[in-house]
Amino acid sequence: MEICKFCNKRSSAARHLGNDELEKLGHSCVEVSFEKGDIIFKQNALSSNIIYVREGLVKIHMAGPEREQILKIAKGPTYLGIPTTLGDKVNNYSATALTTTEVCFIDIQVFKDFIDSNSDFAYEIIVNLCKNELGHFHRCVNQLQKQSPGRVAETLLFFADEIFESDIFDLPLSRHEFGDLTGNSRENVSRILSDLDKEGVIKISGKSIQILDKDKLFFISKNG
Amino acid sequence: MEICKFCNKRSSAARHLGNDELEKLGHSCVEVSFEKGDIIFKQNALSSNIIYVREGLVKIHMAGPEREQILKIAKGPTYLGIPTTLGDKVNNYSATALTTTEVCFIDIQVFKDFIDSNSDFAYEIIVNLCKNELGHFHRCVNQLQKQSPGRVAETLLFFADEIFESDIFDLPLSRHEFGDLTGNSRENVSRILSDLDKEGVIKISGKSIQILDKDKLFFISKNG
DNA sequence: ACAAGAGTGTGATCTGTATCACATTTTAAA
DNA sequence: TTTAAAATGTGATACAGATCACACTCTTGT
Repeated sequence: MEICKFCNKRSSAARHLGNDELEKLGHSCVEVSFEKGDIIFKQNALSSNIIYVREGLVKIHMAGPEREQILKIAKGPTYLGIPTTLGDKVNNYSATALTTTEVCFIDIQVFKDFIDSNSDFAYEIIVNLCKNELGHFHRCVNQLQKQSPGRVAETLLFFADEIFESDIFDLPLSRHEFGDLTGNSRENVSRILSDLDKEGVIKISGKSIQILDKDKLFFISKNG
Repeated sequence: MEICKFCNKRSSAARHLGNDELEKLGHSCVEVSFEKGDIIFKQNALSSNIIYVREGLVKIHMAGPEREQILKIAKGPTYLGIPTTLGDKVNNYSATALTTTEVCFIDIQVFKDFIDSNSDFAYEIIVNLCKNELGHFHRCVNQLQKQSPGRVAETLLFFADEIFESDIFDLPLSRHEFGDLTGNSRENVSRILSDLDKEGVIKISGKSIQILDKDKLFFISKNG
């Protein structure tokens, strides 16, 4: 089992692992492929593995008091659900594939052993957790304070800049999911998107989106 | 310098430190007292220390796009701002004392050294970060989806159960701050609190609050 | 190729909450 | 104590966004 040793998508933490450790990781690591819509792990199920997304797009979501809430969109390569695996016995949220996704299931004990024996690995995980939390704080405050068009604009910029690195892309979410991510009703998402289209800020046709006036979109994202 | 060696409020992580390490911690650790309203650290300032709150109540807050947002209320003993210190060069949020607060400033390099040399300490920090993040997810979703009375009720229960462990307490926040915490306008906080008073769920007089009907308050917290 | 179901666009209403306006109370300072 | 300043309560109004209603358009399977 040398899959991890020669893996070209190792995490920044795993780059600190030695050959022996990578071999050990390879032995306890299972690679699985998920299709769009497949659930990778489910809220309230026992959390028994650390998930590493080698490739693909995943939504992290949890059942809120009123409706489903998408907490974030994660893009491989990235760890998924370290907090929910190390912080509780049971998953506090679900992860669902938005595209075809390559995932490694890492045995939690092996992961703990690395933290124990390799302090560079541990430190990298800590920094990772910290950065995630900061990102989440910012996202949360934006969600809470901006109004709908601002949240939609911000999310479009997020997809363009962080996920697809292009101003033309296919939205990997339904209007309903886009609402769950931005805290809007399905109808309101439609309305805001077609308003943006009418104003010439973006061009939409179904799920395909093209950003025409990025400055204006950025302005809307900031101011309302 | 043996203040840490004989400290009776050590963190769960620091309990894994040996005598040598505690002595080293004592040498690099500065104890400071803050009064109500004092800023412990400030958003956008250089983050150079890990903060450990030995005793007291602190608000964590950041400037949002529209107004100030209180992210959480922290009660000593607890670490503060590990994410903002290890995750970025600059503080992503501020911390302000709500009561008289005893704080230890821990040199970041010493903290890193402990992560490096003591894997139990590191693991404890990791679990801590994970649990914090889970708590924050839940808080965020509740804030986003519940409507105003539900958020106010939830926050009152939080103060009663988590902070004061009593159904009679003095609110350590102004109505304005309570709004910044629950995402309401100052006026709306007043209205909701006096409604709850009129319905006999709580009894208010200024900042002092008594919960009279906890079941009903819980119901309101859950259902709107 | 077709039907059935899911997903989407858009107008008309309804409602929670912000905002404005002002009276009143509390706190802090002189 | 007096006075200014800050914090609070409460009604009236305005508006963003949810909800309802329905037509339309894609999927998906048979």
